[in-house]
Amino acid sequence: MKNNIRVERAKHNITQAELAEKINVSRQTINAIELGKFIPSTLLALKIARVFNSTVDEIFSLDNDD
Amino acid sequence: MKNNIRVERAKHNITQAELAEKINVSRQTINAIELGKFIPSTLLALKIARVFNSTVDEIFSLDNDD
DNA sequence: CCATAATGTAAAGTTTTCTTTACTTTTAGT
DNA sequence: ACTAAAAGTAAAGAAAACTTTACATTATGG
Repeated sequence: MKNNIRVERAKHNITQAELAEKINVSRQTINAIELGKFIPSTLLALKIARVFNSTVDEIFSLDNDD
Repeated sequence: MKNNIRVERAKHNITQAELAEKINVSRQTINAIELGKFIPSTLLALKIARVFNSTVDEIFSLDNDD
């Protein structure tokens, strides 16, 4: 599974720490999700999407491994 | 967080067991997700959405508790 | 170049998801 | 009503997400 959180953050000009704060998770959690180190819950994915005025499906997508 | 997996299953006329098999999880996992007993990973949510030719955001949504 | 913000990483511990097995209850067809 | 399929539930254990603390590395502006 891949994601474009980094790109969305750049578009909206916010840091990992700021995104973390907006959705009430630790900065390390955002970092790990962004780097694909672990898969977030659907709840977090929805919250992240909302911050970016986007959708889960635009931000996260299946890749060949999945 | 709420979901309309039950409705989508009805539309597509498949059982919990069949949905479980399609995305390689146990039937109990589908049951628990459907009943809101736990929140699936984004990977599972994407796979469920794909089975229904739908999107994560159409199937799962935030409620007032979130 | 220097300072500082931002990001990356790691380890220990907690919480939650998910599996497996097994049993009960509900639903639906005949 | 009887049967069988479907759905609900529960408990123990495994696996993964997430937190906290702490420190290292990289990027950026002045």
